Amino acid sequence: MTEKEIKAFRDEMPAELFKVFGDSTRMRILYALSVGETCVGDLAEILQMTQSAVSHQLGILKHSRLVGSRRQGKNICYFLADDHVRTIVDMGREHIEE
Amino acid sequence: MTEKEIKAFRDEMPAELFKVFGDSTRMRILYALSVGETCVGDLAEILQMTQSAVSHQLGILKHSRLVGSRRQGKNICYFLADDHVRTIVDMGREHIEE
DNA sequence: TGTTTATATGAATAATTGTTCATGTGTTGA
DNA sequence: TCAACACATGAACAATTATTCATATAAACA
Repeated sequence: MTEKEIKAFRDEMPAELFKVFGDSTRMRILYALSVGETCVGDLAEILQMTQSAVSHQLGILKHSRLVGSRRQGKNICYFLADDHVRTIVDMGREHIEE
Repeated sequence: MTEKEIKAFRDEMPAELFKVFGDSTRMRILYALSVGETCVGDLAEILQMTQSAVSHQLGILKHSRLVGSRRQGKNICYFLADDHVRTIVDMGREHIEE
């Protein structure tokens, strides 16, 4: 292992993205979105969480570019950002259906 | 979304594995191990951490079956458990080398 | 325009998780 | 067997992160 590599190991690593996936609330949100576009209020009901808590987590997911959103009338709908995200979510889905 | 699915979303999800990857210390350990089998003391020096902290994290990694270990004289060497782990680590490696 | 509805957000709190400290266990070699 | 070395581990502490609470914003509609 080179000195350069050792130095890199001391700096920030791309654990950041895994960290986003590594919270069960956020994963549950992603699962719900993998079924189809869903608005914040519905997510809160499905996940039995407050609207505020859901919004906070959606903010993190959006900031990480894992989800997108669009306004539809009074509601704001969230959806999975791309197939890459969907692949990861599906991995987990298989795990559930065992 | 079926009632059964909704219920599943309220239970524990497989975020657990992502959570293990979602810590920069553990990722750095995995990077180091991707270069080659390394013993605890060397890891501590490379990562500039105490031996205790490294051992605790190695315990988590081992419990999650991401690494394996074997004794070699006085030392205990850790290594990546399989190619699946290596693939994930390599994803991060590419990210560093940009 | 004013009110209602849906969502976002800052600050405080609660919960979780990583690190440190002290010490225990197991192995090597004198 | 005893001392030295390498690592593991429990408990306390520190740091991080999620949730709650109160409130702000923004669109819809009367």
